[in-house]
Amino acid sequence: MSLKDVDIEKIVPENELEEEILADIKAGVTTEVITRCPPEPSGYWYIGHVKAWTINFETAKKFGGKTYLRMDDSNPSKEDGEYAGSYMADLEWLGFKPEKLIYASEAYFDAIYEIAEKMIKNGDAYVCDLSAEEVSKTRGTLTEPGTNSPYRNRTPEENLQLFRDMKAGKFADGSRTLRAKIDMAHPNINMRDPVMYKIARLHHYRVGDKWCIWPQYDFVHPMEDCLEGTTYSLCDKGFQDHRLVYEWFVKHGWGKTPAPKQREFSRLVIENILSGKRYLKQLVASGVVSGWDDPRFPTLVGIRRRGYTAKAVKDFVRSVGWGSTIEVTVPLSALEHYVREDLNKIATRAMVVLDPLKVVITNYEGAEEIEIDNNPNDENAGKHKALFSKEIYIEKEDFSLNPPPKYNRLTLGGIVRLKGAYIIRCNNVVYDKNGEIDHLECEYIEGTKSGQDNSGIKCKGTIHFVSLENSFEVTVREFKNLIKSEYKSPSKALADGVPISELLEPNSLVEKKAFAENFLKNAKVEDKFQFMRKGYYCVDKDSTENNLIFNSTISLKDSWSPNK
RNA sequence: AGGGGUGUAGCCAAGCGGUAAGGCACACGACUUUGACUCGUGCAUGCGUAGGUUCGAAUCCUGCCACCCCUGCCA
Repeated sequence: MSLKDVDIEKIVPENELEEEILADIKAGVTTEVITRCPPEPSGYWYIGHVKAWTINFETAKKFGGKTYLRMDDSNPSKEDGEYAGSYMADLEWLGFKPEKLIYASEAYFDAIYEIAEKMIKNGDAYVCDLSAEEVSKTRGTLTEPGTNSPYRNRTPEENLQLFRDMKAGKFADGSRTLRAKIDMAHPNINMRDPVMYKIARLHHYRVGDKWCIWPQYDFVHPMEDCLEGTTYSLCDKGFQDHRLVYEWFVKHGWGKTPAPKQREFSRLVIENILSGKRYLKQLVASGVVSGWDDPRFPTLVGIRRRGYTAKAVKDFVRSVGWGSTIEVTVPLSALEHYVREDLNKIATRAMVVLDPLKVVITNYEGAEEIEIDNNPNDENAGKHKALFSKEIYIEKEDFSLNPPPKYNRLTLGGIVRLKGAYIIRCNNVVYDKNGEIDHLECEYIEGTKSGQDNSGIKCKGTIHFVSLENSFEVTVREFKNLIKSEYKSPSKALADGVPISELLEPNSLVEKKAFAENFLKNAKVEDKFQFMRKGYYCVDKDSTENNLIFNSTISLKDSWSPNK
């Protein structure tokens, strides 16, 4: 796939970047669109990352280009090898295929070092002996210019020797830095002689102890983009202030064309979702959740286990758009809409009774087959067999002795349709010793079987059920959002000093038993179902042969309320 | 001697001089053997604000106002 494989004339730009790319292509500035997916390998991805990756991968794809997965691993103190594998798996799940997996530390550090030497020779960089504290102090403030480092005017020869000595390990950690010689009085603080290399004897998860000097983001990122051939470096607006430095390094460190362009999109924030590596880590460490892939977690492995689909998340992200402010906050319901939308199309329907109430059909003996559509919205989905028999279970909430207005479920003396089977009438309520309802005695009405009903009886309600002979016990895990609904912005609450324990919804995981139709016995991990009239569920990886576990992905919408 | 951004509905968002798309949410209807889905209807005389240019302005000009981000040897 390359630019030649797409018809430029037919591409309809959907945002300013795409308009710019189109113009670049037409002007001959761009001959190939290359983007990159540059995670710092220091944690699992969460929903927010999907926006960045969707933009980078889909923009490239739209123009017949490609995207590299590049570990932005220039800070050994925060990174380790645990994550690259998870990124590959996440990307595969999302349906994005990187051109190649690259470890910047291995692939580019030598070349980047050479660039640094070249810049020293050109007088664009110098070795500075100021301590971190002194650098900070001489940087000036938001409104005042900084002052030049006393080491700023060393000769290129002296700088080169010093830099080589830095690399050779002749100086103590933190004692010197290589700095870009830009402008200490620049109104943009990022331009005030940013640090290019620091000295730190750290073991790197990829390159081991090869280096004791490490390139810093403002320098290393544009150089990696250049070395890789990236044409559009798409990042979030947190880096907008850095665009100037980015361009400066591209010019002074690289100096060739075509030069990569940095463009920025809004960060995506979802209400009531806790993000922030350190907080998530804390919850994992303290055992509040079962791990990084806990179904209540916003990590990709978490939402995947929960039952969210990649399509849903991508549709959601696309619906939010490119964004104009640094951060865009949308309600959780917006995400959930796309989850339901996709699941409605793909989830197989099944009947599962979560809170059983026994019903005996007094005028019926034996059992008979009934058919259930696997998906009424998809005629190709087929049907599956279930059973109607003398003893069945219905949902407790589907029977009421004191029905509210418009309650069109089962009442004493009332009728209701059993999904796929007959209309039944409740004639009697049988109580146990404690005065609790033990079971219901109902009669089925002949001639009302689903699909062949010629009785003319009008029945307002239809409820789901399972028959005793056709059911087995499963485990269902119901979730509440991890964060209490009143904390729309958990990170802000945390910043305001609210303890994390206060943010957490108590009992966000409730495990219970349920009766599922036998059809579900063959369900495999990650299979997705709609438990009719309840919600969407998927098989959890904790399932064993004798114990199927279903995670509640999301409930069905429920517009019914008794008072309407 | 600060710099960089952004203001269109409750939340996102299109719009690029020709009379305010779309989605979410919400409300009300219709349909329904899932109170789901689907469908219909409603939801900004208004685009931060004050002026100006124009036959015509969310779009162009000027002034003002508000909010967000930036002073790591993190990315």
